[in-house]
Amino acid sequence: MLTLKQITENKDEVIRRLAKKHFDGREAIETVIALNEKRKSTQGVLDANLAELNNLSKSIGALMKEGKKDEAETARARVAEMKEGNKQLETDMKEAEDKLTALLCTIPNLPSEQVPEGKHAEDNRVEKTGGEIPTLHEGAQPHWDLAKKYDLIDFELGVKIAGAGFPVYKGKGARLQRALINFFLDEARNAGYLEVQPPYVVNAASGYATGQLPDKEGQMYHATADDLYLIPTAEVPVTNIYRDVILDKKDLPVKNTAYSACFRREAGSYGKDVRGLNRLHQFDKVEIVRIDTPEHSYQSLTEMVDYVQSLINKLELPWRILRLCGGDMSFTSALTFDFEVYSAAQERWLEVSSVSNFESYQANRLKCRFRNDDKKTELCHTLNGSALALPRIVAALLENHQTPEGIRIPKALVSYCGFEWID
RNA sequence: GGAGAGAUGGCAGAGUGGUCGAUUGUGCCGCACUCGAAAUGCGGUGUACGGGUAACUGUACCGGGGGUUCGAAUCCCUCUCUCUCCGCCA
Repeated sequence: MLTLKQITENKDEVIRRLAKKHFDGREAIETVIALNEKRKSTQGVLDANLAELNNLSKSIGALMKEGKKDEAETARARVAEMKEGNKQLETDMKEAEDKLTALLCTIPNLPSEQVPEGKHAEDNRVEKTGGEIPTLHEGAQPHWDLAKKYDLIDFELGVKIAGAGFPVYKGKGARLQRALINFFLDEARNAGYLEVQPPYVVNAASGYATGQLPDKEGQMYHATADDLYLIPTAEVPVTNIYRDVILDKKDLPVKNTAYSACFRREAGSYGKDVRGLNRLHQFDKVEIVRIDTPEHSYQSLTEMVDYVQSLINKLELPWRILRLCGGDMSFTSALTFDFEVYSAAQERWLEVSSVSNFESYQANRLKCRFRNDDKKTELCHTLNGSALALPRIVAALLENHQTPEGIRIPKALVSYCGFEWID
């Protein structure tokens, strides 16, 4: 969520920038400011009362010792009277605070000034393209047909065991998955990221801290018996490592990478988007996460984008980078670059990675801070990106590298796979 | 799953109703001693919110929530978590 400092000090600018996300924040911002004033003034009165109360209580002890019973009784009566009034003040303050937090949670992050105007996905700006779109041979097939032809992925078997969206990978299909995970983790490590293995379930506190709860509760699998949530991305457990933490500036940027299975209910999805590997309930992903200083976070974002680009190049896939427009960005992001690879057989672009700077929006809920040069605590900036999500990469690999003789494995992956061809 | 113990500052660990935001040790920072270091000595060292240009200052926080009391880290209730033992088990 946005900080009160951001809102109170630059009210008009905040409203202007929210408009880029097509969010009319005028009323909400005014209400935030009013609630904050109410909270502050209430606290002022309450604190003064409590101070007097504390002093009275102390004096009662002293009076009792000196045997001044009457005076002690008078003080006692005065305290009892004040406590009644404080109850109301406390209720008022708590109410203002709760309303304030709830309201702040409904206000999206401010888009960076570098975010282009726009409402829809079509308004995203193509930043850069690379790789070559292959000309496929006669009779080239989409990945779901290739998966069947070479017996790599069994979608129906997954339906039997769990349901739609839980495919079973077999033989070279399974080995390709494992190869990609290892390849991505090794590359990340070489790029300076510390590998971590997080839990695949998180508690509610973690879900709130990274913003999945309460809004996106329906998107997560919830194990109600133990009140745990299956993670929709490793971002959740990894970022929560830094919840309620004050970091040393010299340790920034923190660079973590993690492989995890990801679980998403994807309620409401349908059509060609969910065909084959395009949208699954369970998939594998290697995530990169950074915690950084405000001064350096955009440098970090650039490095992350460059890193993801290098990965896709090594996989010899045609790609493009989109700078998301205000209307297509996520609620929490300040600036997002999407990576898409071209699926030659489906003749469409598939999103394979999303790299974002959340600035202090996520850190504010996480309470992830660092000590700045003035020894004061300051909110960190958080960033994350997929590097990469497997299913659509697998789809693109199968489709783009297919030949009449079989599917060619890109050089960088051969040693990881242990085979050069799927045939 | 059963039984018991516990949760206090970065860490360790005192504190069982007032003078406790909290003894002490350790770590860290500063200063002194030293050519430098170690050792030693002295001083400092939590977070959040409010007031103040600032120095400083008010309030809250001893796992979470509630209660008793003029007053709670301390007593009571409750929840969560951790540890030990037993059982089961990859």
